[in-house]
Amino acid sequence: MVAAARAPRQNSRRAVLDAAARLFAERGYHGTSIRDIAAAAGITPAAIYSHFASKAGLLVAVYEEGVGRIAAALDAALEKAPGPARLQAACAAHLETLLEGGDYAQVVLRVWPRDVPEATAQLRRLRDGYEARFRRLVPDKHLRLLLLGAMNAAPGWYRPGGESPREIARLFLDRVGVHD
Amino acid sequence: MVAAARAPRQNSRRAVLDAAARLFAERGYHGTSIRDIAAAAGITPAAIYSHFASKAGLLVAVYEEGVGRIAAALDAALEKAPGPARLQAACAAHLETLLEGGDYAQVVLRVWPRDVPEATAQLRRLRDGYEARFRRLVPDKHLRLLLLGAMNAAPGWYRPGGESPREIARLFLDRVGVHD
Amino acid sequence: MVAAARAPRQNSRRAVLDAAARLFAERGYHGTSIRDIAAAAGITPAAIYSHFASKAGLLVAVYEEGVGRIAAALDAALEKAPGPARLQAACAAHLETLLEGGDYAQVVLRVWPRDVPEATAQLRRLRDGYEARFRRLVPDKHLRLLLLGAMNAAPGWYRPGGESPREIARLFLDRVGVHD
Amino acid sequence: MVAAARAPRQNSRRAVLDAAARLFAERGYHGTSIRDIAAAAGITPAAIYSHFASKAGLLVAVYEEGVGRIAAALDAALEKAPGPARLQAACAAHLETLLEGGDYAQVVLRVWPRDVPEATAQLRRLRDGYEARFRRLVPDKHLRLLLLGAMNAAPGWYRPGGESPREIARLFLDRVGVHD
DNA sequence: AATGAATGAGCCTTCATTCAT
DNA sequence: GATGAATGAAGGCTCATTCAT
Repeated sequence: MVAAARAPRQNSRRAVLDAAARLFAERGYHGTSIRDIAAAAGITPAAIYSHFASKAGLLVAVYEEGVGRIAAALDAALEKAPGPARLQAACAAHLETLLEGGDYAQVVLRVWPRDVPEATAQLRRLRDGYEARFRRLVPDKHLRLLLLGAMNAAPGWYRPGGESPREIARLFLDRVGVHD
Repeated sequence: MVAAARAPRQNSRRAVLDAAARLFAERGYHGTSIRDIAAAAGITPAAIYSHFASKAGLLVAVYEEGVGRIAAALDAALEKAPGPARLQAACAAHLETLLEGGDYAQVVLRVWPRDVPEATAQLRRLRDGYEARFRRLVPDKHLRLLLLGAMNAAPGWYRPGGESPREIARLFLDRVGVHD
Repeated sequence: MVAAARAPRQNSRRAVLDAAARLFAERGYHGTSIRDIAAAAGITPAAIYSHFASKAGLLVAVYEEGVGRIAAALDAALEKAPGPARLQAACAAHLETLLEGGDYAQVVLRVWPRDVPEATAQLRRLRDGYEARFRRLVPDKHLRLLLLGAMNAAPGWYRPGGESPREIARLFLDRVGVHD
Repeated sequence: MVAAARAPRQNSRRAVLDAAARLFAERGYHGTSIRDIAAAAGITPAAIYSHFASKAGLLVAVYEEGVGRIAAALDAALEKAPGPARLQAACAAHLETLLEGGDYAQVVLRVWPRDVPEATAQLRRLRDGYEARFRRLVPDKHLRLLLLGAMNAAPGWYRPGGESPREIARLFLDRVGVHD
């Protein structure tokens, strides 16, 4: 019962993933080294390769989870909100995930598929998957591009303490003529 | 008049700037090496340092020119357009510069100030300079963020042959209740 | 009779040896990794260490079997061939083993003892063991070096479909004045 | 006249080449690291890449010089020796280059083209070039293979102090019925 | 203004091997 | 016997930058 000696050597895959998500979000893909990630996860650089085939593969895994989280937040929001408030709920959920939902989601925005040639195709597919959800929600192409573009730029100017993600969603939708 | 003979390789500074703009726009700052730029400009890596103090300094120079071009396009457009069509003209000019105006402008969008810590302050100042113009043009903060965010995301989905930059501007403004 | 059910993956030691022999023959010792061998044998890298103490130890085992096979082929040939045809039979057997006898024999030629410092002594001893047989067969030192050197270089130029190993042996011996 | 301060930083390309030849001959290609070569040449690993594009490219350069030296020795010998003694002179020259002529020649024998997949074609072409000389000298294919195979195996058993290369050549040729 | 060579730090990745389970 | 995860060392190579010429 006392043991546990050698520390929680367990689930270091999760530790790696978390560290990678945080650092990729903070410094970008090329600004983050495998050594950085290993140090942040408390393991050896070589150990990362027990879990992921390459740095690009690690990015794909982070991306997958990021897209999954955004999609899940969106789905959960839509389930709760009835007809007319749907868009409002969706945008609020999207912005909340982006701005407060942690590193995974931000990596999806910060790292462009074309930044990592050897993974471009996979990353693009993952991104498309989450944009497809919005396509069903906002069939008007240019309204959709307007909203998505503006929301995805938010991490660039958002400051905690000002308007909340939910308020920003409302303010944006207000400008495009959608009121609650 | 006799001279000029040996095609004096003049203005290699310009060649470096152009090459850097193109590559930074294509592959990002960290995805582009000094060697890449030198090769594209037809000179030696070391020669770049005759013109620029560092890679970050080279980026700042590209940024400066990029911001300058966007601002010039904007100013030219505003000069021609009278009162009510002002915003329309400004957005069209902005999108035209971004989507068809070449690499310098795109670098300003693709490379984030925080990507290059040692130049963050300067890059931020340059960006702000061009955003300030918009601030005067669109005093409503969230309308401005909506438009700027959406326009700056356009290089990600724009395909030549579809709607022209000018049309996109009109479609966007239409959605936010500004009609010609 | 009921047992044996799950295709017991028996003799994975043999699978490892075979894989190692094939890969060492193909790519050399340093060109082959423990991972390569494990993958080719259908087991885990770690499992190799259940059977062999180290990569060098595995090489020694392959070498042992390689030398054993060459020696066995030689002995069998000598047993059948009476006096004057002895040398002919021996060289034919040697070349047959080298060129068609599989990977084990080729490893003995391809991997030099000095390639693997920590096993040099053992490998040298094993090689000497099979060269000693030839020493008794061809007491003339330089004739022996001539024949052995030439035969052992054969894998470098031999192409199946041309002269057979047996014919090559005859052609070589013909050149040194030994005729049937 | 006193200066020279920072040491002979000159012709470090030659130093790299010499170091590589020595180490490749001693330990083989895969047994030698770029760091080893750099240390032996008295420079930084990175500096090697000012002169050679890759480790394989460095090997090709060594090979080229090795083949060149063997060929030169052969040509020089043939020029001096009249008709009947031609073969004798050629073999003596070949063995002298191999056994005493230094590292470059030995690399050609020690490192097999197929050891380095990314350079196999080039290495093969270089080898062929020097074997072609012998083909003209000894048109009988199997006699040629006998002699070349035996001579090229000599570095494996040669010990300075015993028979000289020239004597070995005579002893070999004696066995194949060529006497002076 | 430009060069070729060099540097030192750092890159991603693979190596043979170990060990608790 | 076998595994998955981990290690520490080492692998080849690229980086931005400097400097004598």
